[in-house]
Amino acid sequence: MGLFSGLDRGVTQVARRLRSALPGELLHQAGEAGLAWRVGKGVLRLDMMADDGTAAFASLAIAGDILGCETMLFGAYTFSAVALTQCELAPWPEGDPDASGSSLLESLANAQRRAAEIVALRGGPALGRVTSLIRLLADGAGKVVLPPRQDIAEITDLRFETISRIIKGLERSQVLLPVRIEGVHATRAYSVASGILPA
Amino acid sequence: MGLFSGLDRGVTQVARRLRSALPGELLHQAGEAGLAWRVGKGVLRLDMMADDGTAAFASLAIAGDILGCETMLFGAYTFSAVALTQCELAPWPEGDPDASGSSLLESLANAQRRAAEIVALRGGPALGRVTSLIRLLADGAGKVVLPPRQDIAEITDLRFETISRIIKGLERSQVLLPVRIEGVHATRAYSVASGILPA
DNA sequence: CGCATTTTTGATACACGTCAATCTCCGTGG
DNA sequence: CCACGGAGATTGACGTGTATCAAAAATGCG
Repeated sequence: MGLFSGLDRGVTQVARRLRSALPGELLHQAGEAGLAWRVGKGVLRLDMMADDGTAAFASLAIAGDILGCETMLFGAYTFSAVALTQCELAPWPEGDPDASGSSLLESLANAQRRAAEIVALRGGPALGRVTSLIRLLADGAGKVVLPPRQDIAEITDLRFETISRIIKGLERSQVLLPVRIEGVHATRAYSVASGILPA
Repeated sequence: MGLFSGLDRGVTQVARRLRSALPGELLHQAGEAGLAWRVGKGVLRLDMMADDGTAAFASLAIAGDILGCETMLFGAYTFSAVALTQCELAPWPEGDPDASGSSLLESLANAQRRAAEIVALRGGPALGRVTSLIRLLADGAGKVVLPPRQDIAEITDLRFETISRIIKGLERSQVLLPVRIEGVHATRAYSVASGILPA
């Protein structure tokens, strides 16, 4: 039970400490103090300061990933985190800290595989990079709410004009079907043809 | 002491279990069984099977990184590992497993930062990608033994002809000075001008 | 409705890819 | 010691995918 042994651990408290974030929402900035989280749902974009002082895309965090674990070592976030889709986060470590050993090992193995996926998003022809990213962002039902073209561009190391042309092309070839969702920009919500969905 | 409690843990045994690898040497292949290691010195290239069955560059492992920790979960390596520079590896986890909790947390934070570095190697202009990689590969004294052009190409998502042109250009602009090292291909060993070395 | 933001589209430029011909290095065997 | 051969590196000519620049069109908001 760690630091909180003996304190009220009722369901309501645990539920209260969950955090959810809307697309575009800034979770935290590099250098700030804060907690570590486990991503329960959604996709986050992580940015790091480059040598020239500008924030550059560094990584994605996806369901299951640990966010900001370095705060437990240095007391500050290394990356800025912005929600790309709607996200749900839970404080980490959760539950019994004695079990966190194997959970940590699993998280490390996951982080290494996740890194490989993101590397793949930045190589090869532009079309493939964008469809791979869409696959990552799509929910199980074949719906996606895409981030702004500019974000997709920075993640894939392309330009937003290129992203626009590619997505329009996917629309025209019926791979993406525009869908209207209240409160979501009309150019962001799509239904995805099963052809490019994860096996 | 974990599994080996009470067994001979003398210095000679620990030394015997270290592993070193020469540039180009295959450490292990994806799917094989084996141990987890900590990289003590050198740089490894990790490859993953792509959808089409070919091995694709996935990540780099650098001094301090944990290699193959997933074998402790699944019993098999996820990535193939090839030494790019001369490497020294030590079995992991080392020493007292009770201390591995904080060590694991540190490894996780490291892995996430490492991933960001590798993402940066695959974005922006070709020249910058190559010099960043050279910076990663260089030793403290400003010497590098580069891997074959083809490896550099796959890591940076460029073509080997492009790499050749860039490295020749760095030679001509005196950023790289060819150095002769016995047993090393003449086009691989360089002295690096301080201009592009890590601050 | 007017305005800021984002997206789309077009025309053009260029960095890098592609293809193909050497060239260099280095191990091997005569 | 030198001829040979293979692997990797270099170089040139040319093609093309994406970047760049610029303008217009959507979209959402007060």
